[in-house]
Order: sequence, then structure tokens, then C-alpha cells
Amino acid sequence: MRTFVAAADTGRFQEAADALSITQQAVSKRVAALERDLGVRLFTRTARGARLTIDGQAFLPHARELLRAEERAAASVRPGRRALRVDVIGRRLAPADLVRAFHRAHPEIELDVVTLFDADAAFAAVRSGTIDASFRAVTLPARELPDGIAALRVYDEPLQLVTGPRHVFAGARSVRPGELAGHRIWMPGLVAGTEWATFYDDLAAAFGLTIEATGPHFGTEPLLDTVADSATVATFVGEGTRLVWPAGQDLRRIPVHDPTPVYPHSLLWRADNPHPALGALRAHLGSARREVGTWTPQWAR
Amino acid sequence: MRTFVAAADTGRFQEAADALSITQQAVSKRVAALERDLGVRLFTRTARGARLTIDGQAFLPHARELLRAEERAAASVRPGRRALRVDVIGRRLAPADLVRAFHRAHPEIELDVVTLFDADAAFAAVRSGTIDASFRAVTLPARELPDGIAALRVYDEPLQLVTGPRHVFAGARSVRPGELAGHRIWMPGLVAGTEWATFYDDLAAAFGLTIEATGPHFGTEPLLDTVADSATVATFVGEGTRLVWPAGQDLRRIPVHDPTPVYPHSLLWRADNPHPALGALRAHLGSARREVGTWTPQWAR
DNA sequence: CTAGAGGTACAACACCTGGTTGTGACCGCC
DNA sequence: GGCGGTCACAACCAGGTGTTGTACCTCTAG
Repeated sequence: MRTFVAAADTGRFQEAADALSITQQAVSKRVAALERDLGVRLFTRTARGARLTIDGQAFLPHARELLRAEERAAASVRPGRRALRVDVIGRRLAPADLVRAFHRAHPEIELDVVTLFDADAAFAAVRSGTIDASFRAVTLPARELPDGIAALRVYDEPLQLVTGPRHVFAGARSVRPGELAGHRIWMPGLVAGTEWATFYDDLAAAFGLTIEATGPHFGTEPLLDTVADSATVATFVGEGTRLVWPAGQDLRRIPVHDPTPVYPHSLLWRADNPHPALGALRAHLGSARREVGTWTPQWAR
Repeated sequence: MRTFVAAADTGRFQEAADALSITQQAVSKRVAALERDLGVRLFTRTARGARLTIDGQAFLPHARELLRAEERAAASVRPGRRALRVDVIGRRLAPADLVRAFHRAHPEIELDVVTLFDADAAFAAVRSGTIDASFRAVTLPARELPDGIAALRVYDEPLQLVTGPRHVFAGARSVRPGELAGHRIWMPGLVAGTEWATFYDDLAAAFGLTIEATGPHFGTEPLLDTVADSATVATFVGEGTRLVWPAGQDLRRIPVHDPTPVYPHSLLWRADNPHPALGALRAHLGSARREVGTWTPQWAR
């Protein structure tokens, strides 16, 4: 591709060869191989050089785009890179939408979005500079944050109850946390010690709920299948969670109010990170409004 | 790249190897080579397979984009291709803007824009199916078009006079074609027999102008340099022409009216071309309004 | 604790891709 | 008609890239 573009730009194989520090014959071979692979002629060879054919003209912008894509790909892992690298906790959850909104507001800022395994990995990556910012729930009071790590509460996400059509709350406009005592809430996949598990542990303790985290987690779809078919099992999701709604399944998302349990998403970054786009991200996110009538775990207050 | 994406998708080198019909060792080598070139680790190797590192996660979408770009590039020259291939007569001239506008209106339609050498090449390419449509001025009456070639007048582009600050018309709000008789109009690069040359020949004959097409054509910039410095030499450009205005040059673009000479751009296509996007292009362009008070050559009436 | 299964990396080797050098054919121009 | 400039072809060679065989690691089951 590089050879093709060079030859198209200069119009002479010898010049392209000089630019690439190879011989004219090598350029000729490369172009011939590309033409063979594509099955079309890209140049018409004349005594005054090589001119693009129609196919070659159509191909050229795509070839340039390919080189740009290659450059961007390499830049995405270059140590002195420009793209802002952000960790979100699951691509279908609310923070991913926050990042998407930021990208729409600032399309000129290059973003790389990754998803780290757990909060420890995220802390370590932020501290080491491998990533620039991380969306996490900070389970420690601010004064106990590691040195040099800053955090800002950016979004309090209300919880919703997901039930099937035969569930007792299936028709409710909303439900109070206290009313859920004694009902089966199933949340497979919660790993003890993680921020999510901590959140739901505290939620269960605060309102006398029984949250079952037992059983292997086979993904969201089997969970929803179970919930849809059961009259007694329900589960929680964040308001901003994008569920893959299986066709024909009659699931209900029921707001939880009085009080509204909210999951406290924070943005973490290294205080001395000089990345210019980091300021833009923080400015765009602002800080979460603490709504009245909401509940958060003790550690988030 | 393909190997990296396959390994990232499957999470196991052996599975990626099966998908690519190579051995696991080859996958290992390819990934190792990519990591060496990039200077970062892309996978953490575990006993249960390979998991992406943070760098790997950031790199993955770029790698996918690269593969998509490669696919698009190959598709652009595939015989049974999908992209609509359109010939415009110069990238800075009005038809290129028409195509850009069409692309904005229908961003989902893939376009390849090429520029053919002359009208004969364009005719031949349309007839052979190498390109799908061509913007040209048709110098033949419609009934003499080759069999199977259709044409539609899509845009009448008014001409403008370009002068330097010391030219006698430099301060005019507009100028009549007849007033230009006896003044030097310089249009280097007109090749006898081409559509442009025919147009300007007819224009000169109709209003008694003297248009000098002599001298080699070194590009637009030297032409504008000459015009800017001269008190007597002017040139014509189409209203939609994008001029590269050299900084500090005081050039004037003066509309020509009473009558307004307009250059008749037509769209040519093969009547039996089944490309679905071709209809969309014709619908978007519509047909040119024949304004009163305009002048076109005899062959365009 | 050990053995085995399942995963990746390393080593040795064969092949063929892709470079170089040398040369020929073609074209336009003086 | 020679000459300069262009690209293509042939021969050759090195090294990149595949294969096979094997070592090594880690997790798990007994």
C-alpha cells in the first residue's frame, strides 16, 4: 500500500523507490503483486512514468485511508501517545454512555476505551499511567485514596428492578426497597470484594433484602431468560444499562423509589497526568448532583 | 492484524490458528512479531489462554478498523463492486462540489471519485462500465449521443472574471461579455478539441473576445500570479471553482452578466447501468434550471 | 503431592517470499 | 537514429515465515 501510494504520488517508480529506499525493480514487483492480488491494473506504464488507471484512482483514497488507519493503530499504543485512554466498567453500562456523550461533544478528541478486570487493576493502571482515567465506584473515603490519585463522583445511577410478567411487582409503577424484603433477587456473577458486590451487600443489609449471588454467571441472556420465566425471581440493573432484550420476552423494568438506591460512579485519574484531553473530560462530566431521596452505601457519603 | 484480531476474539491461540488454517506456533510468532514492532505487549499469556492487556484492548478497535479499511479498499476495485464510481472534471471545479453535496445528503452510499483525462476517455469508460457516471459538458446534441449513453444537463455554472487590482475592471460590480472585447483573456492549458476549449472558442466568437490559450500550463498558481500582477491580463473561472488564493494576493472575482455565460455541466451514464445508487444520484441532481439572461454555446441549446 | 490436560514459547529446519543486481524492451525527443 | 529515461523480466540470494517437535507453565483432579 505504501509503495502504491508513493508511486501514485510521484508518478514514477524510481522516485517512489528512492523515497522508500529500495530499488525501482522492487517497486515494480510490489505494484505488480498488488495488481495481481486485486485482479486489476492500477497503473498504465508509459515511457514518461506510470499514470493511475481509473481503478487506480478509485483505489488511491482507500489506500491512503488504510495507511492512516495503520498510523492511528500504532499511535494508540505508542508511549507518548495522544489518544485519551479511558477505562469503563462494562461496555453496556452507564459510564460507557457517558464516554459516548463526551465523544459526541468533542469528536476531535481521540479516545481509546478499555475495560479492566477489576478495581485493583484499574487503580494500578491509573497510577502507572497506562490509562488516563477510570470509571469506578470508589469504596474508600476520599482521604484514603492512594497518593496522587484524584477522584470525582460524576454520576449517581438509579437502580431498577427487572421482573418477568408473572412477578408480583410486574404491574407496579415503582417499588420501595423495603417492599423487596423476602423476595428473591438473583445477581449471579458478583465477585466478593469487588465494588459491585460491596454495593449490593450494603444495599441488602440496609433494607433486609436477600440477594443471591450464587451460581455461575453465564452472561446476561440466560439471567434474563430465567427472570422472564419466573414468578418469584427478579434482578437489579442500573437505569442506564443497555439490556439485550430478547425478542418476544416480556420483561419489565420497574423504578425503585423511596428511597432511590443509586450507584455512585466516580472518575479516577492521576493528579499529575498532563494529558490535555483529561481536563476536557472532567469538565464535560462535571460532578453528580446529590439528589434528595436517594440512598447510597455508607462509604459513598 | 488479522491474526491478532482472531486471537483476541477467541482468547486462545490454537482457536485462532484453526480459524486461519495455520499452526498455533505460527500464531504465536505473528503476535510476538506484532508486539515487537509495536513495542508493547498485547496479550498476557496464561494457562487458560491469552487475555488482552490494556494496550491490546486499546489496539483492538484500531486493528478491526484497519481490516475494514482493507476490505473497503479491495471492494473499491472488485468487478461486482458496490461503490458508485463517478468521474468529475477536476477536483476543484463545481461538479466535485455537486458530488460532495450528494455525499452529505446520502452518506450511506459509497462513492469513489475519479478524474479522467478527457471526454473521450470518459465516454469510453462510461460505455465499458468502468465508471458509472461522468460529469462532462456534452458538446453533441442529445440525438447524436452514442447508443445506450444517457445524459442530463444538471448544472449551469456562471462564469466569473478574475483580475488583479490594477485591472480596469478591478472595481466593477459586474461586467458584460461585450465589454471584454479587445481585452486580453489568458487561459493557458486549454487543449484544442476538448470540451472546455470548444466552449471558450464559441464564447470568444459570440462576443468578439480574444482568448489566448497559448503558452504552457504550469498550473493555476502561476496563472494567478500573472493575473494578480498584470493590469491588462485577466482570466475566466467558473463560479464554483475553488481557487487556491495565495496569501497577500489581491485578486478580484467579478461576475459576468447581461448575458451571463454559463458552462453547461451534464451527467452521463449508461442507460442500462443497474447500479442502485445511480438513480439516487440523478434524483439528487435533478436537472438544471435554464435561467433567462444566460448564454450557452449553440451545441448546448 | 503428583500426574495429566491444556495452554504458549522455543528450537531447528525447509521453503518461498521479496529483496538486489544485471539486462532488455519500449517510448519520446533531439 | 542515437540517447536518455522508463518499466519489466531473469537470476540469484538472504531472510522472513511457515512447519514439526518439544519444553515449560499452570491449573485441576485424584
